[in-house]
Amino acid sequence: MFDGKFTDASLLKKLVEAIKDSVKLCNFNVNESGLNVQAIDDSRVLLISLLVEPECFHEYRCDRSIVLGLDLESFNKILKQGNNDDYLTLTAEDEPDNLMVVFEDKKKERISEFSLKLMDIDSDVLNIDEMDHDCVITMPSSEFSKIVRDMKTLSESLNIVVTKDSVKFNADGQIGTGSVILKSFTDMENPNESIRIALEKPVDLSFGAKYLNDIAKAATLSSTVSLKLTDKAPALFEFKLPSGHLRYYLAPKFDDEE
Amino acid sequence: MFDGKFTDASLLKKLVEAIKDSVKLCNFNVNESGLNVQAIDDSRVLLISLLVEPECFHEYRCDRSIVLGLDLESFNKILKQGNNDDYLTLTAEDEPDNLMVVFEDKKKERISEFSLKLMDIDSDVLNIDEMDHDCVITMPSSEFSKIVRDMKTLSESLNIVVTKDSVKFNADGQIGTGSVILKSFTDMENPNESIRIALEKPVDLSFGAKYLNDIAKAATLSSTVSLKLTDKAPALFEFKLPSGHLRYYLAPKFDDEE
DNA sequence: AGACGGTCGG
DNA sequence: CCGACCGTCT
Repeated sequence: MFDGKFTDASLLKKLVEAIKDSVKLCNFNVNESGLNVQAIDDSRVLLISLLVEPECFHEYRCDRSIVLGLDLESFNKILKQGNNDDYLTLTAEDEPDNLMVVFEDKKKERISEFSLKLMDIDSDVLNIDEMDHDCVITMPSSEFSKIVRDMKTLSESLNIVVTKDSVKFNADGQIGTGSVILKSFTDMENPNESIRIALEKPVDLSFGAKYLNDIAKAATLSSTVSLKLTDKAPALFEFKLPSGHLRYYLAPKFDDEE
Repeated sequence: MFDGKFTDASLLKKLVEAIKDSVKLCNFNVNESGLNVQAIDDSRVLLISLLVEPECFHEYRCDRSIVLGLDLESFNKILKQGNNDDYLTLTAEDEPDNLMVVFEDKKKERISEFSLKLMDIDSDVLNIDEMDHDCVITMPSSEFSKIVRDMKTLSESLNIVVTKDSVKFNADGQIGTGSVILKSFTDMENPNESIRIALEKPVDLSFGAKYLNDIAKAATLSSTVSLKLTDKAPALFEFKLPSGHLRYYLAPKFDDEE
């Protein structure tokens, strides 16, 4: 039996909002280490790895591992019905047919209760190797989001070039070209506004703007995002949760498809 | 060679935002007297005349007259990428293929650089006669904007009747009729809130609400707008810039099409 | 149903 | 000046 209660619904609402455009169906795995999702986006390019540790919950209980096969669009319909600051409780039996979703207003004047039918979903078993990266950039997620959104209007492909003290985003399209250079800097007053670059080796990689755009939808989950880049290897875009993370893995484009 | 730098990007952002819905393609002419645009809207009804004098720029240099043929939608995509308070620099060669657009954050930690392809655009050579008007109304542009926006929901045509000490906006449509009367008055504390009427001769004119709506998009550029009206002649709607102006000329509807 | 633009609030 | 929310359009 699984029973998890969030102090407020906003975290889960944002999580599902962030990934529902990439993945229609996926398994939420709950066990003693928390809520875990491993999924590949519908175009089989973007890999999503979510971990919501028990500390994110106000109360968390999960005796044994349970798989919740969810249609995220349906799940989102239900989640949208709760207010951000409602209590949110998820419950499922050991062999569940349904996921129970309960919102409670903090004044306790309203209780909304839903039962969502679960599905059997083939789960790709994903092995994600932890690896070292040539460089790690940490920047405000809102800034990442704006760059991706803006540059997407110029080109389908976004090139990222990192040097010791700067990261440059380039787009080259029909109507013209554009680049944004961010210099590494530390904002003492608002540390989350800082641009941090930890570089082992300079990188020059290009990514599909569509996928970066899907990734940028997670920007509301954390004030910063880390871009972990390695030459000729999938990049990792990481949003830290209060306890846990939402990670996206995206392979760069090769030279001949840029 | 043309090189113009704005202390902040907001002026040009607002200008292009204001006219892009009326004109898709137009020539920006730069020369020693500033940036000049003469254009007719795509439905060939509304005439737009923009003058941004060198004083609007922080730095301005233009040796000889250069024509920049712009797709305003593309230009706007680029301008949207800069923040309002960024420095904005425009640069072009003497026989330019591209317009360079550079935004710099005032903290200098971010530089965004764009190259926009230019186009050859047939320019209507427009001769606009300076003329006297039967009356000149000056009013807050936000108030003008609200009246136009609201009245457009009632009718496709907006009638303006000016007397010595009042201006009346009338709409007559399917669901009913409406009118807004503004009395001439002077607000000592906030002069821009005043309604001023300088009247040679009373006027009673009607205009297409659609075009007034396009004109009203310029309201963000200036806290006041002047309506210069003459019987049976094109009206002039003028927004003053820090140094220069954005003017719209619009012919009134004739009696039989009101 | 999703995306874009505009408006309102912090 | 920036971000979030609501409404409209595709």
